Amino acid sequence: MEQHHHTQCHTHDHHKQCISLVPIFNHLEAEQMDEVMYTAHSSSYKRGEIIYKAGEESDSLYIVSKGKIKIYRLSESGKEQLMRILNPGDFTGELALFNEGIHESYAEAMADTQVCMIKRSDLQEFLLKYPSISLRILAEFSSRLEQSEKQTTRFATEKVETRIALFLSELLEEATMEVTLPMSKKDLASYLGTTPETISRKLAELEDAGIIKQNGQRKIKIIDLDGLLLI
Amino acid sequence: MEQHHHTQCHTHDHHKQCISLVPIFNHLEAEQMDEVMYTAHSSSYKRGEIIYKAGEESDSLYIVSKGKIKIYRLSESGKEQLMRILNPGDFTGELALFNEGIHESYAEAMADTQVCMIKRSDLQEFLLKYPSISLRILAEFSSRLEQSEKQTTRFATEKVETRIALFLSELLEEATMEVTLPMSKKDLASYLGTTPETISRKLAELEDAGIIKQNGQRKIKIIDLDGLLLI
DNA sequence: CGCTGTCTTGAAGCGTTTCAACACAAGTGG
DNA sequence: CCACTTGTGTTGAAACGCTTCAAGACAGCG
Repeated sequence: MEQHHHTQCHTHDHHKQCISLVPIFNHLEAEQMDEVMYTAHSSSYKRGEIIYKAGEESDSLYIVSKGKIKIYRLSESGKEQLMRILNPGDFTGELALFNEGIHESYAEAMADTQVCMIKRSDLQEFLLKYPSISLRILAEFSSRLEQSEKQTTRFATEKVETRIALFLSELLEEATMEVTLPMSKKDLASYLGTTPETISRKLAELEDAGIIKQNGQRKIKIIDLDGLLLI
Repeated sequence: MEQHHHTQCHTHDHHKQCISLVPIFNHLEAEQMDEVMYTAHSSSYKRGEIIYKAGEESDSLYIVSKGKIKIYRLSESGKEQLMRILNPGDFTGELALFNEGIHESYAEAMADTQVCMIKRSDLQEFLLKYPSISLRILAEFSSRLEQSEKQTTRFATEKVETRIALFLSELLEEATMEVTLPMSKKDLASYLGTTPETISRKLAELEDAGIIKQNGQRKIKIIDLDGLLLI
């Protein structure tokens, strides 16, 4: 693994961009946003760098302002599962902030990435001072929880083929009837709780059945949406 | 399915008990708790009654003051999965309150049950008035989310035998080295994303291997904890 | 007590993983 | 820019784990 050579920077232009980007802050008055902005720090990570690891002490909320971050977990038996991918405007580190203070997952930069960080104590202060922030975070948590429980139920009750079909249908661009995979098929396998081989095979089967058409490695044309959803 | 014959009641003794029971309110000053209490309503459900269904409009937070409630989901393909069981002091209905307002899960009374309900609009008011309540709910959401993501990862990466072993070890009473199952084996199967047959077989295997000993239908003595965790 | 639902056990079948070998793409350094 | 290296994607064959169906034992409730 690479070493942490991420740069700290304090140009407030970055922070401002960052804070005004996230739904949890962008409803605040300009001067309140400035206040938040001044307490934030920002740092950069290169592709492959680890931002935090499971077991580490957590002390900040991370807001992505540029790049991509993948969040994954290791199960009790050591297998890796991809949980989600963060794009600019998304945030992470929340879980540990309101609980034990220990990260349960890993965060790794998938490309050169810039984040702004807000310290736990600063955040708590803002939450009490501007209760509307809490409501936003509650909304975010609530939809994440809904998403996570839905995913749990899918793993518990659906076979791989169905999980793939549902995944594709949720990413479908209705205009073009195309899906652009947001990750490699290897990562997709990890996300869907299966193996790259199975992903490969199931997509080939769907193609043989005339339901989809694969173009290149990350483009999939949906030919028969109804057929896809019947699986 | 049985009909809704649950009784509404307005004796404030119930509410008080109820409100002071939940971690999200019990840190408030006595008079603030009274305030919450007066806005709460309470109602009762008989064993088997449905409290809410997926797809229904949500308008309240439900706090269990007596009895047991099971929360389950139906997957896209119609299979049922048990998500969790609520005991006195637990609450539900939250998800829909901060989001779409539509329930994604089913809530059913497992025994004669009493809940108090706080209306969405009243709750929002309290959250803005007493920001510390938000912090409690954030902590609760945060640990639920952690729990749910851990569960997702287990389903994605562990085999049934391991999921059972982990489940048992988390319920273990260290004093007696015993586990009392909080539900029927049928429900356990649904919770762990498998079938009653498999649960039955795996427990029998563990018993044959001298790792556990089953006493009656819901008591399991752990004989070799290390062996259990090695699975 | 009898009925209903839960639990157990066996045998067959299916879906997915695993291992191995190869094709292909991307990234690196000469 | 090409050759090299590394990682990702594909395909086949065998093995494994779990589900399904069926039938019988058992427990709990009215």
